[in-house]
Amino acid sequence: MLDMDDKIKIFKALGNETRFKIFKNIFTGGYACSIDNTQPKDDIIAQATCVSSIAEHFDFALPTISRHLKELKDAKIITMKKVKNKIYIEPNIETMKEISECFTTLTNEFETGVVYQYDNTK
Amino acid sequence: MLDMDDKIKIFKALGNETRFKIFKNIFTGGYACSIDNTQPKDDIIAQATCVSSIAEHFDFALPTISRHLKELKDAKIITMKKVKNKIYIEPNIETMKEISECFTTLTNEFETGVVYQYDNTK
DNA sequence: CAATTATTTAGCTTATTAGCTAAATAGATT
DNA sequence: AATCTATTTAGCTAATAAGCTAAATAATTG
Repeated sequence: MLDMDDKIKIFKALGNETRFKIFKNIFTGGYACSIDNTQPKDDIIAQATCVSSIAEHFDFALPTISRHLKELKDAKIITMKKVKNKIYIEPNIETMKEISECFTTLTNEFETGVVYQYDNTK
Repeated sequence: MLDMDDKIKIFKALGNETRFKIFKNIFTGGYACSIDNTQPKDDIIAQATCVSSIAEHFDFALPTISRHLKELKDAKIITMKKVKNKIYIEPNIETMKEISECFTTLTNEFETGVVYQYDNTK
């Protein structure tokens, strides 16, 4: 279960353009983008499973991308698994499910009137 | 429709403890917290419809809270409506619905195998 | 075991963010 | 019109984040 600090960390991680693009492409395969259909789909390819492959798609130095990936890992958005001397990056679908559920609950409670509704007139 | 920059702005806004607490309490009424059930519910009360009322619940100066609220407004997370000389703050449920949908799509596509699945073995 | 490949760590600089106080603005009340 | 209430803007400082290069680490290959 994600606590408040976990959630803040997740949002902080996704609130940066470079990390958001990495996240988006890792999760959607870089082809069909469910997160943002208005943006180009080719920022990063789906098969970019290692740090250097991802870095190729950016104009930033490798250590910079490495740091961004660490932040995504620390936020439990991705997982990193060392196989031989390469690191394989995978989406952490469990975290996304939990975040997804938070937003669903939040909006559903609103729809069903569970939550206090504001009265702007006073 | 939210584009990539909109989404990054939303995550940036929620990736800060103070703004997250304000968001959480404005959306959930501060009573039943769907965003984080493990945290105390009384950071801010639901009826905190104006800037100064929200500020009372923090140890920060009023202009600091005002700036945080502006950021939440700019990210379309809340709306602010001036009535007489007070500003009434409301949750922007439409934005949350859209974000909710993004995450739902993201996780559903994974579940249903629409997205390329990584092969860690190579 | 030297060289190569993949990645991280360290240490630095610059940009951004978050806080503050003081002053300005906007509207309501006396 | 003066005062009070609510909020924002301006301008400052300190902390954090994001970038860089160089060096370190880890595993593989020749």
